[in-house]
Amino acid sequence: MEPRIKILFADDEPDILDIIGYNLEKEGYEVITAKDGQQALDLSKLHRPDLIILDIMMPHKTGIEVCHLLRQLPDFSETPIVMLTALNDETSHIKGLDSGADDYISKPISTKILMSRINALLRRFHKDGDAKIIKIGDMTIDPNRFMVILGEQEINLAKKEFELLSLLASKPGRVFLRNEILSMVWGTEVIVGDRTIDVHIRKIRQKMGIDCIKTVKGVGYKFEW
Amino acid sequence: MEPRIKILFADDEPDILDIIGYNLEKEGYEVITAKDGQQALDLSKLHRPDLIILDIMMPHKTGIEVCHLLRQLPDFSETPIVMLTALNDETSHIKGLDSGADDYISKPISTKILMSRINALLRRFHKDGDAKIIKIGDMTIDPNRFMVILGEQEINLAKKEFELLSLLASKPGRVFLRNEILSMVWGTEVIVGDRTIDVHIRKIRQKMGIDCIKTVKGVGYKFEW
DNA sequence: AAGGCTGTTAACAATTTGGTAACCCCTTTG
DNA sequence: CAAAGGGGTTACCAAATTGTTAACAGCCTT
Repeated sequence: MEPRIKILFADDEPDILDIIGYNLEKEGYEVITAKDGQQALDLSKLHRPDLIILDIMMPHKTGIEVCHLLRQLPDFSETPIVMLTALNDETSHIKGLDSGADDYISKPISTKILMSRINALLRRFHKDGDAKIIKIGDMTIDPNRFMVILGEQEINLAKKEFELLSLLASKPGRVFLRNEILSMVWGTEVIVGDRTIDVHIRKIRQKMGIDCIKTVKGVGYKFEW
Repeated sequence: MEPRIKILFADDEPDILDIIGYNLEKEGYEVITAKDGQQALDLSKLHRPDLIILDIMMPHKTGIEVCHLLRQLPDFSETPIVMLTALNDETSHIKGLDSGADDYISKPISTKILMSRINALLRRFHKDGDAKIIKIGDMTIDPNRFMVILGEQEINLAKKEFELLSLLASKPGRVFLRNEILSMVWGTEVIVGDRTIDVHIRKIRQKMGIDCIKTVKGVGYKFEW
């Protein structure tokens, strides 16, 4: 469908980093972890996450400092930033808000609730409208309805098939390397076998009836109407 | 010019009352403040606000009590009520704390987020005028009378079922992710189990008799006539 | 107090999906 | 022509998801 949402999570306590990181990944996010403020800053610039979660108390640079610095960069002026802090620290609450954070969450917090708030925040920032509909010839790919329409006919694709087709059709004519496809549809740390992509391509071709996906041998696949 | 939307905001901490009150007014709402539960109750009856925000911990009457009492009055059976809870308040996150509130929001929270959630809630309840009646085929959903009519037949849906169906039918064909459904129908702070949505969907399907709710596996549900 | 609703959860059944292995086919190379 | 490199196909199985039912706790009404 779309590249997965990246979240940078910074905390100096390894246990928390692990637990929350694990849960974020389980939610389907791509997680980048940082163990101090400086690293959070560097990795943010490198990876351009869609959401940044900063513990306030961190060595080298506090979450507040990082937040300030990030907000000065054009690339991060719109990125939602969440500050984590210890219970009832009123002063840091105020400071956290002044630093340009978008939400403020007190530790400890149940992972369920944390996930729920992160999901809500991303939903609000990310897709405040409808996703983009792709139209090529008499084919329509509508992510909002999760449907592919060919002429009069509605085609029912499974999730992975839909994501794969959406990716290819997002840039018709462009060849996607097998590696690119893997990282875009399956994610970077998921490992699947050689034939997996082929099988999904086959299923799409079969359901579509038309051969709109061309194989570029030794390279990858491309969508072509 | 139409009458401004009235919001009653009750909290026993004067600072918070000031800050949030100021921000609500800046958003264009007419704000009525109350500094304890009893006052919240009295002023609600007097001013008939379109939205009520109650802190849970308040002298004289807690937010929960006020909420209960309000819900028993016909005038307030449909008024959206938001409960403010402190994160370290054990009871607030315990399931079954169903006081009839429409959303729960944890303090501390950035004013930005709070405003956004309040706007969303008001949008959802359409309290700026009559709620719109949804008509699809020979089905009619009337939020004003809280009724669903199928042909000649009136169908009695429970509150959650009604809200869920209304949400899905508000954009026929569009897929709602499970997360979206949760935050729109249950609110972002309330945590319910995995199967809860399914069970409600099942009940709706059962009562409707027709299969107008389609499952999109791994994604969510959509209404389709 | 009894009986009805409602909203949730738990437990288990049913279904769909994604992934892999195995095998087939074609093309290119030596 | 045989071998090697890529892909295409298919059947099969395990994991992920959803459907269904029953049981429960609160509330409300009788």
